[in-house]
Amino acid sequence: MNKLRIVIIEDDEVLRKGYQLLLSDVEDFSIVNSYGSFDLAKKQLKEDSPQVILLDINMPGTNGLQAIPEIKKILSQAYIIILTVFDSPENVFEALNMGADGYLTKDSGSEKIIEAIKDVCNGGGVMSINIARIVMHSFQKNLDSPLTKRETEVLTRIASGQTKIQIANELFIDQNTVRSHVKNIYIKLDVNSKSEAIKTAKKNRFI
Amino acid sequence: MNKLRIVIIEDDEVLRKGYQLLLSDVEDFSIVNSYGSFDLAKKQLKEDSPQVILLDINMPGTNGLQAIPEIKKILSQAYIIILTVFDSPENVFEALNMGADGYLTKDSGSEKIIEAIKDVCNGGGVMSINIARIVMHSFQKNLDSPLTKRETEVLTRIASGQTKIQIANELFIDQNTVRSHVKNIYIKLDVNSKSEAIKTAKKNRFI
DNA sequence: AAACAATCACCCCAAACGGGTGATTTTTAG
DNA sequence: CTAAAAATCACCCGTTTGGGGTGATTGTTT
Repeated sequence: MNKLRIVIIEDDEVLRKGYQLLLSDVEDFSIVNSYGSFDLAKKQLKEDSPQVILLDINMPGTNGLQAIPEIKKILSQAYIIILTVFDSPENVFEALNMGADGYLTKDSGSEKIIEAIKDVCNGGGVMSINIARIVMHSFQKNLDSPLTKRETEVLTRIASGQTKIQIANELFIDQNTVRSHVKNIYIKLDVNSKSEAIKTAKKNRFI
Repeated sequence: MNKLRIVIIEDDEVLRKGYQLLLSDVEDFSIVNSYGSFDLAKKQLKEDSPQVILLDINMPGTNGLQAIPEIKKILSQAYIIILTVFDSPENVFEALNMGADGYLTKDSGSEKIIEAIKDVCNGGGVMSINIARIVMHSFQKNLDSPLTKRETEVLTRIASGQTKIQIANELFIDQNTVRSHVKNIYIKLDVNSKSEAIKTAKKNRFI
């Protein structure tokens, strides 16, 4: 069986060499190349034809997040695992949106990284425990929302683009009732339009 | 140091006893009780005062997802880990929305479960590898959207509740231009209203 | 050269929105 | 049990927005 072709893109030389050393010791892994930036890697990637790319975010030139779509263009089949110190929700979501297949923070142990590479090739998603926490928290609604159950229901539907009439029909209530709810929502959130209400509610995770 | 108080709610007796046996062998764990359904557990939970609850979804009476908010009401500090065979995105997201702190599938190994319980008490989020995959895929946009970059930008803003005028102002373009984009979006998605466009685009992950 | 993307213009009318004011019934909580 | 909160419905008003139609211009990409 062929070895798994891996490329590392990481600007810190110590870390880069470290990962390289770590991963070359693994039976089925073959580190075909490693680069200090995406811009350096760019022209060689096709030739390297890796199945897995370990990608840092903070790098000179094109950063890791911007690099994801470019990599996908060159190697549509390759799995991309972000390996970074940044664990802000914005970075995580942008990386996932861009099409990253995994997101590890650099405090992940050696075995975790090796395991992650294997998992990702088996169609798994991979994330460190602290990333999982961020993602999960992003789903959890604020428990002390000022909105009632019904108001939340209504606002959720407004946020999904439904008109008051559609909402009224689907909830089997009168349009006027929906209006009442909306007016109360506006008062509670201290806003006076749909978009403000949605913005405020999303920011505070009321919906 | 006190042992970690754990309660198991799982209707399959074999599994329930199995988990109980497995976890009682762990040094710092104390299985204070186990129940075959949430309805049975309900009145005793306060007394049990567990720090962690392992919760099945498919159970007679109140199911695990419905049980989450009720548990939170009784024991606001307890960590809830879903332990189930169901790995459909709907179940996962609903569980996380309800406030579950972890989501494991039943094929998780013993050590994974033990590790998860410890992690969750340290403020971590916990999910099995296949659950992580589901969550990550749910963030990844469809790469072959029929919408152009600008159209996607516009539709995203519409989905967030902005009016065409607001969008025009924020993108420094004319209202008519926004209208043109919207019209093209409707044609491409074969719809003729905001809500349909949002629904279709979200379903296909164009936005 | 042709197709596509992004930009802007002007027509029309129906639909939806938001503010105000007030009332009834059911549910929840003290 | 009683008061507060939630959910329900009604009718007033004018303004804004939405969506259909048609067409044009300027780049960009292929």
